[in-house]
Amino acid sequence: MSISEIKEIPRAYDPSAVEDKWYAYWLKHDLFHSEIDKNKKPYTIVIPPPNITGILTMGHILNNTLQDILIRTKRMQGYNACWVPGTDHASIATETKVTNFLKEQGIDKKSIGRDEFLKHCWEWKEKYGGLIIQQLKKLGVSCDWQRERFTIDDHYYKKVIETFVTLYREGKIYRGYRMVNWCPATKSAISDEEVIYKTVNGKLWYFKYPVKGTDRFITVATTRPETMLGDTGVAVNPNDKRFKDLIGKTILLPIVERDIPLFADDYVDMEFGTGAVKVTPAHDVNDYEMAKRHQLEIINILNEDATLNENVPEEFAGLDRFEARKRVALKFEELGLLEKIEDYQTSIGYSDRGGVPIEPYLSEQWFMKMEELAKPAIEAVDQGKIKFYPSHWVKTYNHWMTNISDWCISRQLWWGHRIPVWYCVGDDHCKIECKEPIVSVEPPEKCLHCGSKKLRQDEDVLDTWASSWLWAHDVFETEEEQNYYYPTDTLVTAPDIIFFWVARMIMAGLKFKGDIPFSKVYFTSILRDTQGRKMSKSLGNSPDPLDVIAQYGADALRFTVIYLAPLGQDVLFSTDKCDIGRNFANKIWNAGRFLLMNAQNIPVDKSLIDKHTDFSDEWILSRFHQTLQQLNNAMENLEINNATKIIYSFVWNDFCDWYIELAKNRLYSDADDSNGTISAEVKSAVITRAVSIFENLLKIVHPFMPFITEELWNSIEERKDGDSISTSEYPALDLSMINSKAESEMEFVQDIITAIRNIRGEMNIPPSKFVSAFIKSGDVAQHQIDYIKKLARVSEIKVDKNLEKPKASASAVVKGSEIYIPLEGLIDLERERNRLQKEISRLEASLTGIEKKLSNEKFLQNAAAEIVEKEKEKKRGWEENISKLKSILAGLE
RNA sequence: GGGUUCUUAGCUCAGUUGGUUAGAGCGUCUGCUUGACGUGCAGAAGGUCAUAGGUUCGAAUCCUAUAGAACCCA
Repeated sequence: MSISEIKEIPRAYDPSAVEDKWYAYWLKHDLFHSEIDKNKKPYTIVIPPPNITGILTMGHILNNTLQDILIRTKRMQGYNACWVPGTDHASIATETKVTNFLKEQGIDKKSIGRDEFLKHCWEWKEKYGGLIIQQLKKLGVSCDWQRERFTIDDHYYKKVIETFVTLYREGKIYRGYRMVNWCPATKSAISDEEVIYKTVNGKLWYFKYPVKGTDRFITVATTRPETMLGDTGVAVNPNDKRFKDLIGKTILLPIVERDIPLFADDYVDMEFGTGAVKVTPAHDVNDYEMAKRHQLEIINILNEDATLNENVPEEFAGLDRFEARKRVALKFEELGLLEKIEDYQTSIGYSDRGGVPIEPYLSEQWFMKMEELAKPAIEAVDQGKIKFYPSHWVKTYNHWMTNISDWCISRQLWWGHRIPVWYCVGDDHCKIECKEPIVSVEPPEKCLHCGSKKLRQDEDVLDTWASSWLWAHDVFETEEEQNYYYPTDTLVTAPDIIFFWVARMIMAGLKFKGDIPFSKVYFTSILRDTQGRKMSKSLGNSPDPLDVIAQYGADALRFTVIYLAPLGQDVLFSTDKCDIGRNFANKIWNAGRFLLMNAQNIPVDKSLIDKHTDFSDEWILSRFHQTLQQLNNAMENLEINNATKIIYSFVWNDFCDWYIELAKNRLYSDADDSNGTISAEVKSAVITRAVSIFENLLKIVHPFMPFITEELWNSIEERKDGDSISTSEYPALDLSMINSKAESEMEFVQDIITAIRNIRGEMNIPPSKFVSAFIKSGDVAQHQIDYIKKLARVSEIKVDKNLEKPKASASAVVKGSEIYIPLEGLIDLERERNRLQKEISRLEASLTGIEKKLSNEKFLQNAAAEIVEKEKEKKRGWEENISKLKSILAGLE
């Protein structure tokens, strides 16, 4: 489309007409695909793989917009930019979804068996697993879609299995019978990190246990009455005088009628409850430790789903834990052994995914030793090889890493990476060694010891994070690719997975690749609603990003979210705030519209780009390169929120408010020389320059708002098929363009215009009415005068060093120059007096402060010379302005 | 209980190593069919920077305490 063909450009930008068109174009031309290119430096980002069960949330919008801004900027700056997208299989979440989905159809997971169940999982994945990826595309992200990965793709699956085998052989993975966090909802163990603690209002029950051989009772307090069915002891503190004589006696456990010992252990807190603690070794970590110290019996009373098992009296067997709780308490009451019930606030661990209280549960699980892996990972961050943004996360990271405990990596689920371990279930010739697990990447044919072919593979799968911790390197499938793209550059992720994922990826990268996985980690803000509540599915307080995109456009949403999200601060978001981005897009659109409309009549001629310039041209170029400098710094330091403000201010306040307005003077000028050619050439030069600066402006905006900038970039010049702003060259910083002379000249003009506008506003002079102005100054150039006339709506300006103040005029003082606006018949003298007096008072207040400072000996002694000089300079300026304003005020009539 | 962070205009937030006459956007008020834009233009009002101490010639900025809010860990 060439410029001359454009007839009508809509007054308002309509993103819906633009966005899908360009996304399809980008994909068609493979603009985001990266291949190894040894001549280019790679810049690599791996996406935090969204969960296949998920849908796009506002959190994803923030996170992926940030990544897109980084990758698009680097791509334009000539790097080989590679952003690897993908999804994660989400063991627990997916298995729960599919299980429930089958249940609705009356199909029981267990009855159809593992293989059949997995078929359903894959079906489900094919159907819904790509949803979030499709939604992400609406946002305009420039991922390399040919590299899309999934955590249980064949290649990736194999890598996870190999890693398990390697670590097992190194002795870093072991099997153990331990107390783990058990999630009764998913019937699986979970890791410590997947337990979230909530403070709840509960009760404290006081139960009386009879002491055998006496008529005494010992009272224990508990928040979980049902666990008493598994009690195998009662403990007191050895120093507790109240119970000294009871230590060593036997207790008859009520209901169960089991004999259990009363013993002493330092662990018991004398202050808590009654000072006597019931001990349930199978269902409490501390009790388990005590049981080991005192050789207590360990009785598991729970099934996998947290119903009571056959180890409890018949009347309780099969009951749900909460039902059992009520019945046990009731029974104690009936037996007259319930002393009292108190309200009690307690902290309860919930399963992050299952959403139900977890149970400490003894079971056989696989664990990974973490201490040795953690050491180099701590160092890497400590030595600054990996930088966190904001940096304060380092402390949290260090705290967790230095107190790291072994990682429970097995899950009692089917969907995921099945643990590559086989057990010989052989026959009669089995030897003792046959009990050893066979750990192997490929399924073994037979038992190495007895030769039996009866092998059973471990039923469990690995924790999903035990696969995604390899993400930063194993998304690259060949050695060559890993060498080129790894380490990646910046990881953008939410702080709540700092342990789950970030820390573990650092450990994995150092362990398996011998190098850090990324050099920078950007922790995103938390999105909240306007009431400050975290956006969540359950609260229903999160807008659907696709609705927002439909309403405002992806560009507007992207810009708004980043504009609102300073590094390290939470974001209070509501849909209507997208006005910010929409208005900004519209502003850019209209700037383009202005240029294009003019370009229909005035030819753009690149040979004129540096002809017929004045200070306003030098000024805007100076401002552009200053902006670019600030922007580059901000991006380097990942101050991306700050970057939006830098861009916004240049586009709106410099380019639109001033540069375009000034350009109109020359574009609309009908001043002509004798044959008309120079005037036409000046106009051509002005439009050419404006378009060229606008093109650079579009380029720096592009990473933030890819669609509108692509649309306009294609409108301002004819492009070839396959061309795109997204692969165009980023503007290069040229510090020689920063021009302080042009800037101060511009500032003077801006100040005069603002001063006159201020007078007009205060005196209620409508824009339709032109005024004249007198400037008491030695030298103001004619083209400056022309600009002032146009922008302040002044018909005539007289400049004279020895100007007499005209009667009945309003005044201002700008950088030592007095300005008079004669307002015969229009001026309200009272109002003008107030206006001047107010300005004088304001300046005098400032002056008093600075005089005090400058008369302070200690200030003069201690402050840096340049600071003192600056203060003196300020004082001189203010004094001059005050005296001029005072004399104007005195002569006002 | 331990840790991290925050508290600046009516609202949401900037404010780099202490040197400010404390800024922006939204909102408010006034005026405007100014040949790109009312999703706009011009102008204005609005803050003793949570509180109390301290360090310093000088504190929104550094230190301590208090109050409130959020998050993480146990």
